[in-house]
Amino acid sequence: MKLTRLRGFQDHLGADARALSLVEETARAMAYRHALNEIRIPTLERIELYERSSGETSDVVQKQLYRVPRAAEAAGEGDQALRPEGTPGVIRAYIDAGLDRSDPEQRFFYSGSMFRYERPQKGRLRQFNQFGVEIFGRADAACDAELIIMIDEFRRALGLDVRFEVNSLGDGNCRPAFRAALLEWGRAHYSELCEDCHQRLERNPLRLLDCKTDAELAKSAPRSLDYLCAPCRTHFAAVERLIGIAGVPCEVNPRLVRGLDYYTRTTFEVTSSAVGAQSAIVAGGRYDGLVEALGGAAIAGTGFAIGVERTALALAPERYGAGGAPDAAIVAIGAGAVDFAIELARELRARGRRVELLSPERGVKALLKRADKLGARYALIVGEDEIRNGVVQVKDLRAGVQTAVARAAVAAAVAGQPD
RNA sequence: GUGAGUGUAGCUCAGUUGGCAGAGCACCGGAUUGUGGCUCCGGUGGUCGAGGGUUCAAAUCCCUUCACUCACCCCA
Repeated sequence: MKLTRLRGFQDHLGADARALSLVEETARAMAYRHALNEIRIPTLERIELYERSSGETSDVVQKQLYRVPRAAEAAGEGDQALRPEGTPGVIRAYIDAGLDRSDPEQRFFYSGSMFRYERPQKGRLRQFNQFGVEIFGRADAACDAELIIMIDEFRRALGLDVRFEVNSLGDGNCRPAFRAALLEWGRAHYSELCEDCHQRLERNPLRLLDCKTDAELAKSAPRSLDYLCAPCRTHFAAVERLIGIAGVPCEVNPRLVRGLDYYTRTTFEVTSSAVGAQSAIVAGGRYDGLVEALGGAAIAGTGFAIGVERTALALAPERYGAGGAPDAAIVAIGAGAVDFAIELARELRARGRRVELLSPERGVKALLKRADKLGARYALIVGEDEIRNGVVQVKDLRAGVQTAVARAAVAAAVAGQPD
């Protein structure tokens, strides 16, 4: 049987791989300017970590987790799972290191693969990459605003046309009242709700708000913004004002809810119309109770994650199209030229040229054809005659002219840029 | 988990009422003894997704199954 890749897992070749790298490099540059510190954490964690953060009834825990079965003798180590998201692991590491007590204000970024067992579709994979930011010990609105401003810088750097939406879900004070009102509304309209919403009513009532089956009905549901307590209202107003000052084109969407249970106050989502139905390319928000819920001190937290593959889907191809072609391709004619050619290649590379030494087992014609295909600017041809005369035939493949160049002058002749 | 669409060469796809599996691109070689692109000529390459059925005969009709894609759900 042919060995194929697993469903929902992707190979990335050529331009596809370059697009992902461009997204990650742009995100790193963004993180650098915001003085964030990298954090690298394990891919495998205890299942309990996700049960306690995402909620045991969440889809992520109930059916999307990649559980890793252990041999019987290791059963004492507890059940483990590949991470479905980055936030719980970062918090666990933060608490593990004792930072919640010794030095609580921390600004992190991470980059890596996440795993969720879902039915794949455009923009949704079983293994995907997220670039995430998590900030601890900052409860102020300026912090929330800066995250959104950071994302705006990121998407501008990539030339992405996106939609920013924000909402506030309230905190431990006011959210229960909102949730209760939503439940009451759901029960009152039970017969009008779609089948999915009947499930949501039990499992995750906030999700009633973004029902697509009957968007009109969902509009009549209670809105979190109307239930905010005074501090939450003040906080949200400040976030709105600050991102307004920065000129981020952001809309308030009272029906914007997040998938995970732990969000409080500010939530936001950045969507692109270019990537299919799974249109959220960045999403995040505040999760003030989560550090404590995972066994740490009562420390505020806020963050977001960029979906690397989704962002790459939204990218214009000309931004990552040109793969790096070699400056020079070396054509060695005959076995006797190989020693000379390999040394020539080494020297040019030492001087910063991008050089590919072509197979000496094939003919000149085939190698020049190959050099052309690779997009090499120059072909460097060496055979018996050249070695005897101490020269290299430098052929400019774009101009079509060839000149014999003294060995010592080859690097200069191939110079795209000065040394 | 649910629904729809699509499976023919490495890629993109044709293949008529069932009648010898094709084209373009790519790859390899030649036209040109050690010179690319353009052109011309030739060549390699197929379990027609898989299994079963109907038929003298199936890529084509029927059944089953698998894979991929998109959407629901969920979400980055």
